[in-house]
Parts: sequence; structure tokens; C-alpha cells
Amino acid sequence: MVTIKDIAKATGVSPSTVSRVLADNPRISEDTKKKVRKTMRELGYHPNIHARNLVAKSSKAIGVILPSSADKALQNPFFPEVLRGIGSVTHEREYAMVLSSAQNGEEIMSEVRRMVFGRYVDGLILLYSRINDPVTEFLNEQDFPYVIVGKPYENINTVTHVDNDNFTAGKEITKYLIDQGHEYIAFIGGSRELFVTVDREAGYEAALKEAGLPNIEEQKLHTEFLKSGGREAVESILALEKRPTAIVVSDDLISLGVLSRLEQSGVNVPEDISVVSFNNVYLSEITRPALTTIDIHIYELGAQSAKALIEKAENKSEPAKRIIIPHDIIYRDSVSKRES
Amino acid sequence: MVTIKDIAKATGVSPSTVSRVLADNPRISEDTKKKVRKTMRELGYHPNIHARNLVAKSSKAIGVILPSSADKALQNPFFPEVLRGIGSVTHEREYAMVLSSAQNGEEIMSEVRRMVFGRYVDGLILLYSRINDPVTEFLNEQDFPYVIVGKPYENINTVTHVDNDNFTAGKEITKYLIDQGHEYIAFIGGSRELFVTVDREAGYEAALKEAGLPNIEEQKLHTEFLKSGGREAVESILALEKRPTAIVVSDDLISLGVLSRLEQSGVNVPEDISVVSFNNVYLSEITRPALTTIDIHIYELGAQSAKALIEKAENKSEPAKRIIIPHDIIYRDSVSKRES
DNA sequence: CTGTTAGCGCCTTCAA
DNA sequence: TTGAAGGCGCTAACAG
Repeated sequence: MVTIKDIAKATGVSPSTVSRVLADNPRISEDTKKKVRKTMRELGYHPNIHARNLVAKSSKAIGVILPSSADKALQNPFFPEVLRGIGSVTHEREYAMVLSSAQNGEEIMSEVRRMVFGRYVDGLILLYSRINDPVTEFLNEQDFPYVIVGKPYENINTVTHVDNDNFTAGKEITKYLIDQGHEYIAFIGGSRELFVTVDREAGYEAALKEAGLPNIEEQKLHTEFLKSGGREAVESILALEKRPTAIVVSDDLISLGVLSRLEQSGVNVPEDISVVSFNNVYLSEITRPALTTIDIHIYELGAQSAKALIEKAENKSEPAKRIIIPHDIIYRDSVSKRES
Repeated sequence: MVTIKDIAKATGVSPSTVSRVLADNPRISEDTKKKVRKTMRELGYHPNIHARNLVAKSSKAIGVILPSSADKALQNPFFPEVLRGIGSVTHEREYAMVLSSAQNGEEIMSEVRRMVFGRYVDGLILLYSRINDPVTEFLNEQDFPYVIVGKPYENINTVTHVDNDNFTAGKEITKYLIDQGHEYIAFIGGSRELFVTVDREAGYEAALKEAGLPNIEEQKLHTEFLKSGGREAVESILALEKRPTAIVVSDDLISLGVLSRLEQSGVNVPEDISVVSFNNVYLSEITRPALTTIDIHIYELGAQSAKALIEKAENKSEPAKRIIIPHDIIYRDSVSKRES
């Protein structure tokens, strides 16, 4: 392995000079810089990151923590897409991106400990947010930089987070259905423990209210994310005495199940029932019919969170921020106009 | 930050003793071990990874390189699932998993350089395999440990890789269709530049041949992976004068498009046309009808590749291996029996 | 069984 | 503008 010393010797300067050249220190003459750089190239020199990190007390790396039910959750195309977003900025700033490889709560905690205590990463991005989360608690204790993608359960004003305005999104998409003449609109969401669900649902309710439509409890269902996701919910909806003409579904992935169950029952979308959802994951284009959905700009969620985190890691006094990524409606074929 | 010295001082021993306790060196008395560990706990000591890596000349981390068209490819649930598999063993062995965050060929190359030269990782897993790949070329030059998930284009006997027996898988699933009485079976695959496609297609052809069925060129289509994937292919197939009664599709994701396009044309699956595919990604359960598909055990592909890589990284003289992950057919609802 | 010494590769005072 | 010296935190001979 070629070290700074080898370069120094070969160029006839001291190691410290070489080090300064690496840092592009202005107090080194252009002349020696050139010479040093030349031998660096010739000998194929590359700085040893560990040595560098050791003295710098940082690692130019950020960690990404996935939700604990990683087995299933990672299946949601949401995650790869955030990772891409994060990756775009880590790459640009020459940071490394370390993925937590833990599968359950305990494992996550131990990974986080290693990452934090071992100074493996300079900061953490949490792709989830839970009530009573030991991880965030720990990070707060340690005063370790982190940002949350989504809405934090606690300390919402002191922890930097990147989120969508899910309430407004829910309201807008529901309003869109109402504008198309729908009056009985159901809601199928993921777990009510997730803020995304809650917020989108609240938006849905607000739109109903604003339009003077009744907010019927039986019209609102909650379901598991994957697998059978949405199927039983559809059954309940179809069994309603007053059958809805539209459904707001809180996640494209759930919509997949919804659509398939609807088809199974011979219900045509959008003729009989319209469906809208959220995320605009690539799947929503492939379904029959293609889904009208809210594009939440997942990539951007990732990119912004990485940016915010790096800023915070490099400058501890950086204030906490709330970053709201705008959304928009992608109109496709899953909604029909209703004459009333 | 608490260091080894602090512990030494507080316990009244030398730093090296503390270091030995860390390594659980048997030549240290249980007694002092206990004492040292106690103060470690009290002072909240945690080893500094960078210092350790510096002397160990390793980093207990492996890098994962995604295909360059990461934007789209990452969308295939295949990738998250391999990552999970990799993660399971990196976690178990206390390795970190570093994700390449590059988006295109050049970026990938520069990331790889950084990772390799900077000793950022001890080895690399490539989740792709390309002809004339500068990355593998570079890694060979540097004699840097890596393993490929899939089939290498070159040096197949000297590079460790983890793959399925795609030929046999293709043959088996096709044979299954034949056994169900199908005689006109089409094939829709991804790019012919990918070995997966080629191998699965070759298996398909072998099965046809074995059954004495004609191998018709027009029955074999190739398509882009995502988006419209499979849609045009279906159109060509439906236009065939002798319309096939079954289709072998080389990837679940493509099947999604195939299914949707079929439905659009009023073709019933499996009554009119049967469909089978590969990978057994969670989507294949959600579709209508649920897909009969080959489970290639993606998780295991990841896990085994990580295992092989770590072994190789820890012991350079470890020989190159080819590891074939077994597959099996998951029978669901997309195939019908044909009376002939 | 334990301490002393040296060194991993780099950066950063302090001096010149 | 450059060099010498010391140290980041840890490990690994070499002694004893």
C-alpha cells in the first residue's frame, strides 16, 4: 500500500507537505503541489480512509435505518426510491451510505449502538417513526445527529424531519373525487399507528366535511400493508348497504390488492367504483386501470433528508428543520365522473 | 470520548491489557478481565472502529454495487430482497453493509475506486454482470475480493458467484405447462443481454424440444423490464395466427404488465391463456390471478453471496466457488389444464 | 499473566 | 513555504 510517506520520499519533500497537498492547502506552492500530485499518480496513491477518519473523528458516512419489520416493509418500492434519493446526495458529497442490516427491534438497537459509539457514521436517517422508540431516545441522549423521514412522534420541533403535507394531500385527492360527483367515498388505510395513515385520513375527513358529506365510520377501514392488504377491507366495503362509488387508499401497494379484489368481485374500476391512492410508485402505472395517485416525490424525500443530515453532522449547531416536500396529483384512469 | 487508556488508568492496568480483554485473550486472568469490563461499563467505553481498522488493515464492511441503471432496476423487488439476505449475514458477523450510491457507469466506477483504494470495504458484491465490465476488470487487476450474484460473463471458473440454475428452472416450468396439455407456449423475456433471460429461455426451448414441440421464433419476445414491460410483447403474441395457450414470462415484474395487458384484451387467465414466471416476488401473490412462478429464493442468493464474500475477504486463498441456489415451483392460479 | 514499546497512515501544531 | 514532532485509538511483538 502506497502511503503518504512513500510519496514524500519519492518527491523529496516531507510527509506533512504531502498531507497539505491532499488538503489543497493554499500555503503550499503550486510548484510542489504539481510535483507531489504527479508522483501520487505515478505510484497510485490513495488516502487511507481509516487513518483519516481516526484523526478527523468523523467518517464521512451516514447510516440509514429501515423500519424493524424490514422483511415486509422493504418490499414497498417506497424504500428503494428513498435510498436512491439519499444516494444521490451522499455520492455527490462523497459520503458513504451504510445500510442497517438489522431485522428486528433489538438488532436495530445494537446496530445503532455500534454505528454511533464506534463512530461508524456521522449521522443517521430513520426511515420510520415510532412511539416510544428506543432508538430516537438513545440518539437524543447521545446528542447524535439524525433526521427522520416522516413525522416524528415526539419533539416535533426539535428533530429535523422531511415529510409531505399528508393532510392536505388527503384533502386534495378527496376533494378531487367530490368534484367528480362522488358522494359516498370510502377510505382504506394502513395501520392507524402510522402518522401517514392518520394524516391522510384526517385530510380525507376534512374534505368530506367541507363538502357537507357525512363521515361514516363504516366507510373507513384499516389493513395490513402487504399481502392480502386491502382485500378484506374491500369485502367490508362491498358489503355496505350504501355502497361507496369511490375509495381513497392510503398507499399504492394497498391499492394493488384493492384493485385485484374489486376485479374478482366483478366490480369495474372506474365505472362502478373509482380508486385513488398515494405515493406514485412505479406500480401505479402498470395496474389496470392505471392509478390516479398522489405523487409524494419519494426520491426528493430521500435527497432532502440526506442533505439536511449532512449539514447537521458537519455543523452541530445547525437548527432543527421541518422540510415539507410538495406533492401533486397524477391523473390516470382509475377515476370516473359521476352525474348526480 | 472514552478510550482504552482511560479504562487502563481507571482500572490500574496497562492499555495493552485492556486491548487484550477486548479481544478476550485467554492469557488474561478472569479476574482482571472482570475488573476491566466493569470499568468499561461504568465509563461507557466503546472501541473506536477507525483506530481498529487502521491497524487491522480491514474495515469489517462489505460494499454492494447495484446495476448502473439503478433508477429503474432498484424498483424490482428483487433488490430489496437480496439486500435483506446480505444484511442477515453481515449483521450476524458484525460487518457493515455499504451501499453504492452511484447512478451511472462512471459514478459506479469512481465509487468502486474510493471503496477499494480507501480500504473502505473488505469486499464487494456485484448485483449485476455485464460484458466488458470495467468494474470487474478493475477488481481483477487489484486482486480485490468480490462475488457476483448471477452468472459472470467472463472467467466463470475463477470468480465466485451465486446463481440459480436458470436453465433447469426454465425447463421445469415449461415442462409443467406441457404436462398440463399446453402445446403452443410463448416466451416473454427481458433483454437478451442478460444471462438470466438467455438461460431461462434456453431451458424453455429444451423443454419444448424434449416434448417434440416446435420452437417457433415468433413465439419468443423480448421486452424492457419495467413500465410498459411486456405489454407490446403481449400484443404481438395475441396477433399470432396460431395463438399460444400459455406464456412463460422471465420475471414476475414483467408478468404484471403481461397480465394487465391480457385483461385489457379480454383474454382470461388462466382459462384462455396460462401464465407462469420467475422469482416469486411478493407481487406474484397479489396479482389476479395469483401467479404460478418459480421461487428462486432471492434472500438466500443474498445471504450466500455475503457469506462467500466474507470468507474470501478473510482468507484470500479461499478458492473461487460457484454456488447454485435451488429453486422450486410455487403453484398458484395462473395455469389451467388443457385437454388435448 | 501483564507492561513497554513501536507503529498503523494521516493531520496539525510549532518552528524555522 | 516547508519540516519535525507528536498524537488520534488501537494492536502486536517483545520482554519480563
